[in-house]
This record gives sequence, C-alpha cells and structure tokens, in this order.
Amino acid sequence: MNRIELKSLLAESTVATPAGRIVRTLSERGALSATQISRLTGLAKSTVSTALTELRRLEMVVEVGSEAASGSVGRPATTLTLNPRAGSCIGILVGQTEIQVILADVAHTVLSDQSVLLEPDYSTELAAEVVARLIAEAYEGQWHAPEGLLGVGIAVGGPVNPVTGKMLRAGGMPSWAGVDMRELFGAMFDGVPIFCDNESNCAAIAEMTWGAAQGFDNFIVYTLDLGVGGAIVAGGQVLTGIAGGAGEFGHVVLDPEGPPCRCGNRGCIETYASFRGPLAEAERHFGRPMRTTDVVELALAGDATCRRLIEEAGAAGGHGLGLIGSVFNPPLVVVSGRLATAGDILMKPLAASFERYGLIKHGDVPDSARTILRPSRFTDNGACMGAVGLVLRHHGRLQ
Amino acid sequence: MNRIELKSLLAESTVATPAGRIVRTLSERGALSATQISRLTGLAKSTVSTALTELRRLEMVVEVGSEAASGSVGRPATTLTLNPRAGSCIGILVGQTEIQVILADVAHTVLSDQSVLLEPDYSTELAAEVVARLIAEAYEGQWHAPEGLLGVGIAVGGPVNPVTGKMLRAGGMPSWAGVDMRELFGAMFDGVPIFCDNESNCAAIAEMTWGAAQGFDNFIVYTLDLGVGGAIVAGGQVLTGIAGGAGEFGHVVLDPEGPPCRCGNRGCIETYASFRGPLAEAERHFGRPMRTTDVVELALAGDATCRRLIEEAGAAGGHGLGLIGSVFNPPLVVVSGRLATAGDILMKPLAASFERYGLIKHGDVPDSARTILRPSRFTDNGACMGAVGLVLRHHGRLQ
DNA sequence: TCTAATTAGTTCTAGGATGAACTTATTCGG
DNA sequence: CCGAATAAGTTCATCCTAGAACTAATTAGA
Repeated sequence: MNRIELKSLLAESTVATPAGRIVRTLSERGALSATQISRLTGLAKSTVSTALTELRRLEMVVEVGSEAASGSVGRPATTLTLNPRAGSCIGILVGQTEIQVILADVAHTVLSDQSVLLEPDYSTELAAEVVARLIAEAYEGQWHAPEGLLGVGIAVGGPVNPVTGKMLRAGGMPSWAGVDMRELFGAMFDGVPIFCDNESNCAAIAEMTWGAAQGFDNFIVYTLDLGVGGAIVAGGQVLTGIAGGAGEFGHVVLDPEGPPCRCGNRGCIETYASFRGPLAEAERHFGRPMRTTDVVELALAGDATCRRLIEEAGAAGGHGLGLIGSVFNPPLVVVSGRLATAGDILMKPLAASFERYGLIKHGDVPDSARTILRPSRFTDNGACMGAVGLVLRHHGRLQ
Repeated sequence: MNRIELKSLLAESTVATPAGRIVRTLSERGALSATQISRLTGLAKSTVSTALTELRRLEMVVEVGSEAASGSVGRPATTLTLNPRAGSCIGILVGQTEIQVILADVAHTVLSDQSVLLEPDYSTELAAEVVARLIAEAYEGQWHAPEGLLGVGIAVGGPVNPVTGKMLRAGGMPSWAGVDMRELFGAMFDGVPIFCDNESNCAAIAEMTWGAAQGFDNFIVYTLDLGVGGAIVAGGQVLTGIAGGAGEFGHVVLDPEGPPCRCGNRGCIETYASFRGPLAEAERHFGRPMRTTDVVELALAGDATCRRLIEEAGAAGGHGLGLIGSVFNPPLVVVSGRLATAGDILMKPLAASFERYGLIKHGDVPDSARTILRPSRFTDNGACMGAVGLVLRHHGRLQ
C-alpha cells in the first residue's frame, strides 16, 4: 500500500482494493466501527483491520471516540470517520425559488448551511453569482480552504440528465431549459468533479444516508408540495432513467382531457394533487400571500381551514401513492416535501387514500409484507444535504 | 479445489469462489468464452483460466466448439457451457387457461416443450395432475432422468409472493388465492429447490436471457393481452416488490369512479386497455368464439376489422406506456403479450400514443437518451422459458 | 469483586487471485 | 505465401485476502 491519496481512493477506479472500499464506505455512511465496515463491505474482519491500521497511520481515517455502549454487552466499538482535514464537499440546491449551499467535510459534518430566496425563474447569471457569493461566505471562518474541495453536488429543482448535466424542458424553471450545469458552474470549480441530479433524487440520497430510509435498499420517495414527484431507489441505487426523467410521479397522465399541466400534457396527477390550488385558497381565506410552510404551521397550531386543506391534499396525494403501490409495491415510501412536516394531519388521510387506490388491501398479505409509509425527517435541507451525499457517493458523475 | 459438485456450486452460498461465479455465470448466460466470463465476472483472465482447467477436468464444463470467427481478427474464442449431463431444469407455466412444461439442461438446451389448454379457474388438483403427467412425458425418450433435476421454476398467471410462494388475491384465478405453490408442487419434487414468480417477471427473465432485452440491465416489460401488466428490471435484477406486487401497471387507478375492474378497484388502466372488449367485438363480428391470437393472425392476413381493433388497443395501451415513461424513463420497453405478435400493427399506434402520454417529447433529448420500444421475440413460451431461467438464475428462491 | 458471556479488534499463516509476460491461433495486407 | 496485427488463452512469482485463533474491553449476574 504505497502512496495512497484520499482523492484517488475516493475515485471509482480504485474501488476494488480493501482500502478503497473502506474509504468509500466511510464516505457514504459517515461514522462507522471496524465491524460495521466489515459487514457493509463484505470484507473479512482481518482484512478491514489490516487496512485500517495503514489508513490510520496515513491519517486518512481518525477515531471519533468509543460509543458509550448503551445497553449492549461486549467490548464497545471504536467509531471511525474519514479525517475531516482530508477535504470538504459542497452541496448546492438550485431550487425553483431559492439557492442553498452546504459546506461539509468528508466526515459528514455540516460546516455551513445558507440559503437565499429568489424570484421564480431567476436567471442563470444570477444563480452563478449567488452561488459564488454563498461559497465564499461558507469558507469564511473555516480552516477548510477551497483547495481541499473534493467535489461539488448540485440538486436541481427541475428535470436534469445526471450523465450529461443538461436541463430538460422545465415547467418550473422555463428559462433553464437546455442549460448545461457543468458549463454554468464548472468555471467556478476548476478541475473539481461536479455531480448533479434533480431535487427528488438528491432528497432520496439524503433519506438513505441520514434520513427515514436508513437501512433500506429499496424504497420510494414521494414528494408532495407545489409540485408532485419523487425518486426510486432500487438495490441501493437511485434510478435516474435514461434521460434523468425517472420518478416523475406527478406527471403521469390520468385523464388526457383533464386540466392542462405546466408540463404541457393534460390531466397529470400534479394538476389534482399539487398544493398550488389549496395554497391559493388559503391566500384568499387569510387575505395575504402565503407559502406551504405557513399553512402547515397554522394547521399544526390548530387552524381548522389549514388542517382541512392539508387533509384534502393528503387524500388527493393518495392517488399517486396508489400508483406507487401498484407499480413498485415497495417496502417503504418516504413522504417528502414541505407538506410532510404536517405529520399525522397529512399522513392519516394519505394512508387511507393509499388503502383505497392500492391494489393490495389490508389483510391480503401479512403485515411484514405491507408497505410502510413514513414522513421525511428533513424539514427543508433534504435536497441540499442529498447534493452533499451525491459527492460522498459519487453518484451520477459528470466530469 | 477439492470435491466440488455442480449442485453446490450452483447454490448461492458458494458464490464467492471463482469456480462458483463461473458456474453461475454460465448457468445464467448459457454458452460463453473464457474471455467473456472474465469480463462478466470481473475476475482476471488468469483466474478464470485456472478455474476452467479444473472445471473441465471435473467434466462440469464442456467445450462446444470454436466460433467460426465471423469477420473478426485474432484467435477465435472457444465457447464453453456447463456440461449438459450435469443436470436438468424444469420450467412450469401455471397460466390462467393453460399449463406448460419445459425441460431444459444446464447448457440452456430445450429438451422438451409441451402445453395443455384448460378451462378458466381450473382447480389446484387438476393442475398438479397435469403437471405430473407433462413432466413424466417430458422425461420419456430423454437420457436425462428426474434424479438429475437441479431445480424447478414456476411462472404463475397471477400475483404470487416469490419469497413465500403464496398466491395473493387473484382476479384471473380466484380459487387460487392463498395457495402455497411450494406445498402444491413440493411433494412432486422431493428436496429439489422450487422457485416461483409471476408470469410477467418470468417473461422479463426470458427477455433478459434470450430475448429482446439481452445486454440491457434496466428495462421494463409491458404486457398487452387480456390482462395488462409487466415487470421491472433494475440493475439486472427483477423487482418483485415486498409482496410480489411490483409491475402491476394494469391496476393503476386512472379514475376512481370508472368501470369496475376484476381486481376490486375501479377505473384501472386494464379496464381501458385490456383486449377483452375488442375480443368480444371480434367475436360478435365473426360470430364465433375467438382468442387473441386469432385476431392477430387475421389482422396480419389483412382483415381490416381485426387490424383496427389491434390499432385501437395499441392507442389505449399507450396510456400505460406513458406512465412507464414518466415513472421510469427506461432505456428499453419490451412489449410482450400475444398482441405483440402483431408487430407494427400494434407498435406504430403504441409509439404514437407513448409520444402523446409521455413527459419527454420527441426533440427534448438526443436520440441516444430516448426510450426504445421493441416487441418481444417470444410468441408463446416466453414466461415458461423464464421459469427455466428462474432456476438458472436462482432468483426468488423458495426452499 | 470475581467469573462467564458477549462483542470488538488483532495477529499469523495458508491458500489463492492477480497481472505481466508468454504462447497459440487466427485475419489482413503486401 | 509470409510477416504484422490482433485477440484468446496459459503460466508463474508475488502479494493479499480470509479464516482460525487469539487478545481486549465491556456487561450481567453471583
């Protein structure tokens, strides 16, 4: 094991050697013990032990202290992470009305998290400017320097091809159609690998890594908000589709003669299940501009109108969930989007609606073979954390 | 490498050793050269060479002659298969109106293929009787004996949990609900592993192994016939779902107030895209009972009515295809079912309808990122061949 | 406070995978 | 017809992984 560098171990070519596999596993999962690494990689304990000794010597891996052994007998495990000094990662959310930047180190520690709200359909120039400013601010007061940047992940609030980095026709961000994310942000990060994927797929990575889907290799993320969408994880991999168009549950056509959708088709699920309508109703009711989070907060505080709007949205959203059940029959569905922060107010009607629209009814199969519905654990930084995860996972590599 | 037996090498536990991986790869793919094995398994050429020498010595692997080197320079490859004498596999199709049995050897040679038509909703007792008779007949005149049976695969014409082997509530086979396929057929094959999955998933395995999806790791099978359904292959694995309910494209609810479906819900895709209605129309028109294949044959022979019925079915079937496009955006969709034998008569309106219902339109992405639509290569034994493939792949193991 | 049980992690050796260099078998072009 | 080019397949020394047996560190219970 002569002259290994973290950067090269993180690259996919070196995946086969034990050291490489350990580094990649730590990168993906954060803090782990030697035994957990052994289980996750399939390598023998002895092999992991040998490799770790060397990685510790090279200061690529550091101990973060023994777990306080809560309740379990036996020698407590020593938890290890990649050495945070080894480098940093940047996650960028290019959302429909906001830009967010998270700076994290390779040990999964968030060093900085900032966001800026923008007018809908802001320009690419403004985006580049805001991102550059937020990144400069993120590095201020950190000992981490931009030179140690290992990769940049971009979560995009519209359809993007994760292989080419090009935006498709985008309902919510019309002027971004055809934009090449590599070209736009590449200049800012000279020679640093850039990864990108849509918001939903990034949220799925965040759920898998830190959220409600930990330990699941197969699950669906179902996003309910102004848009309706989601992501598919099969065999631990996010399915992106040949053009990055997988997981667009909201744009399944129910009625070709239905109301027109921003995607250009008619009668999409989104035209029925989007929170746009209910939000407009809330704005009329309260006589002021509102955001989804305002309605959720009011509902949680006990407002009957807001509660009803969210319950109705849950019932409508069950249509898409029924589809997910019939098509995937997944072990787990993580309900994401700002509506998910409403908790049971949303989840109860959603579950009832899922039962109605689903193919497999209660009692058809044992409980162990039923789909679990779970709200996301992230409130508002899921997609951007997923962009960080994109780098840590090397998923959808661009450069 | 002391005392290896083919049976144990085919078992999943031994997967890690090179000999085991080579045997499993040959089992899955049929005939391969050493270089191809090396590429497919990721093992070094030298490792494959050493292991093959031993496997040849043990007569577990045999050469089937050098390729006639069509056009390519360089030393021609020697093609190898598992020794056919090493054992046989049985594939059984338990369809809604037929039972089919295929006997094949481990080198993927079909030794016998027979089927029997039955009345709809035939009893489990009749099924067991017919299967036993067909298997006895299959072994007649073969040097292969039932003792050399390595595994049995069962393709079921209804929803089945591939892990437990239990049938779910089944629209087309009502009296089979809750039947345990292991119990029913296990007695017939003492100690021999039994694998099962639904018809569509088996068809997907057949397409992947011998059919239109060779070389694709991600694709969708979309079945158009009296029922509408399909299968999902992601990362080379068939997605079965937590209860075996994945791929039920036909039972996605479009309109909860729509016509009742045999599944119990209303307004499923199947109620609009099934060939039941058109078939009834054809029967009225010709004044005699007809099957899907009769209509297809007449259409291919030039009958205008039959042609119109199939074209209309293609247009209706595009709705499900649009859903597949929005949800998966797959590189390939294999159109299966008896309607697929109509070729362009079906495929042209289907492609037009796909374009209409799909999210990604012509011109949105380069041609290389567009979904390919392809009819199945199998006319009527796809699912049963897939049941053989189930054994050769050890997918959805039961015992 | 001691012992058994349990889990984490290390050491060492045997056996085996690897990759470089080689041989073998073919096509193509002069 | 011959040599260069190309690709398949083999051999062998080196290095590395795996598994058994070990040590280490903790909890539970007597």
